[in-house]
Amino acid sequence: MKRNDFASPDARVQKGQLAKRVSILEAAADVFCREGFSGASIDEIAAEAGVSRQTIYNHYREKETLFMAVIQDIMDRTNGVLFSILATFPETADNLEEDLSAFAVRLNKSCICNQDAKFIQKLIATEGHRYPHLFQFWREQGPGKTDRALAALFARLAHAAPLLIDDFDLAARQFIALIKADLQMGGLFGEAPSEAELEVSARRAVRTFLRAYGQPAAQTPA
Amino acid sequence: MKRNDFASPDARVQKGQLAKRVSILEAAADVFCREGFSGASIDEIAAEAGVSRQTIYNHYREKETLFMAVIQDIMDRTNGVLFSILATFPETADNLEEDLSAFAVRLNKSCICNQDAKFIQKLIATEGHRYPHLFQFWREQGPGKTDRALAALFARLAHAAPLLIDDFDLAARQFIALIKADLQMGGLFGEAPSEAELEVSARRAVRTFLRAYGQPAAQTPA
DNA sequence: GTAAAATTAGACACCATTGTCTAAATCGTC
DNA sequence: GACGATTTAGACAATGGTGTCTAATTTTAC
Repeated sequence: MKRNDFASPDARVQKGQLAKRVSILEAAADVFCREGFSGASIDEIAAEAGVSRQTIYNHYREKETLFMAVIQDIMDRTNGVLFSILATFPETADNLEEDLSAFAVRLNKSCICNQDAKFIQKLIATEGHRYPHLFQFWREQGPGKTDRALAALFARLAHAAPLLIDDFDLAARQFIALIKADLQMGGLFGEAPSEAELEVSARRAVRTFLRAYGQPAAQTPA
Repeated sequence: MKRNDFASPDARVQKGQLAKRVSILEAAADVFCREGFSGASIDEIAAEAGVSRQTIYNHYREKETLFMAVIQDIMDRTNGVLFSILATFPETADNLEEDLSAFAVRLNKSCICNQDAKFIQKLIATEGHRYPHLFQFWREQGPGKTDRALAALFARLAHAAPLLIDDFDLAARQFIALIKADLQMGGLFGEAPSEAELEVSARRAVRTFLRAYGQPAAQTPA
């Protein structure tokens, strides 16, 4: 007889069971990321998770189900981080260059350096065509929302700061593009930029951004 | 047989044997790109190339050899195209905005829309860690050279045009980042932008770029 | 402590793939 | 048309992966 008929994954349900789920998800993320979907083997994941193969099949019916769960899990996490960072966008105009740079560093850390974010990017490139709805969802909930949120933030900032922005959405996209300019390539090769490089890169991007969108009076001298 | 009666771009290259090599390379590129290295099967490639499996093993000893040949082939092609486009960078200051936009469109067409370029990007993300030397080579000969060449071109342009650029390398990287700002995301999802979208996107990028780096006298009014 | 639930190792059938081999068919060139 | 080189289809062994099953063992709840 099952004692916990309505046992749900949260609450105080078996800690061991949940721990295994997490362990499997982590290992699976690693292996899928390293080997791709077809290259990854369940045995490898099981070994890396310190779990028997059968346990994986017990929790996730088949390889594809596990894959989906991994994606979903990572998407949730990265989107959460992303929005917590968006909340730190500067609101005032004093120290604008400084504040924007610091914001850019935070954003880059969670988009370029973050392992999860890289994983999603990679997966979209490799398996996106196989699960279009899943990645469409990510696109809308992740970058799509980020862009819109950032545009709104720039719009509000433009009231407090000497900014001349005619198209806030465009400005948001260009801001993101600029702060990634130096890091994109290294990121492809798995290189992790140092804190100092992140700072310099962000500072340069923000300076250019402000030169383009700042009112003459507020422009940084070359 | 059916596919390559006289279809090869080169005149008398129809030697049959060479035609098969080309046909195999093309099909292999397709399948590798679609399925990844481990997901691609030789049978599938053979079928798509209109060739027997044994022929592939005759020409390329094994799967990995074929893979390397495909990469090498595509790298050569894309780098060739890239540098032919760099040669069309504007040299004069009249119609600067116009000329730079047209240049940006060309660059985007060969970097974002081009199938080969997307393939390389994808392969670096998925198999880069397995063949580091191969992709290091591409990085140096491709984007590395492009960035340097573009920096030099901006330096020369700055003599003829009212541009205030203190760091040409940085300006080059930011130029590239800006012109990709609108297309990057769609490119990840395999969407092909229309000619009009390419134009608009390039124009906006160049306008921002010139606002940041153009001398006040030459700035485009907002 | 006990009983139910979860986990484990291992064997297993099944299937896809790689790479080899062979004998027949085809092609290129004279 | 003939001859050597190339290509072809198909069989083939070897390998490795998926997903199932079972029986034993461990964990967890009470």
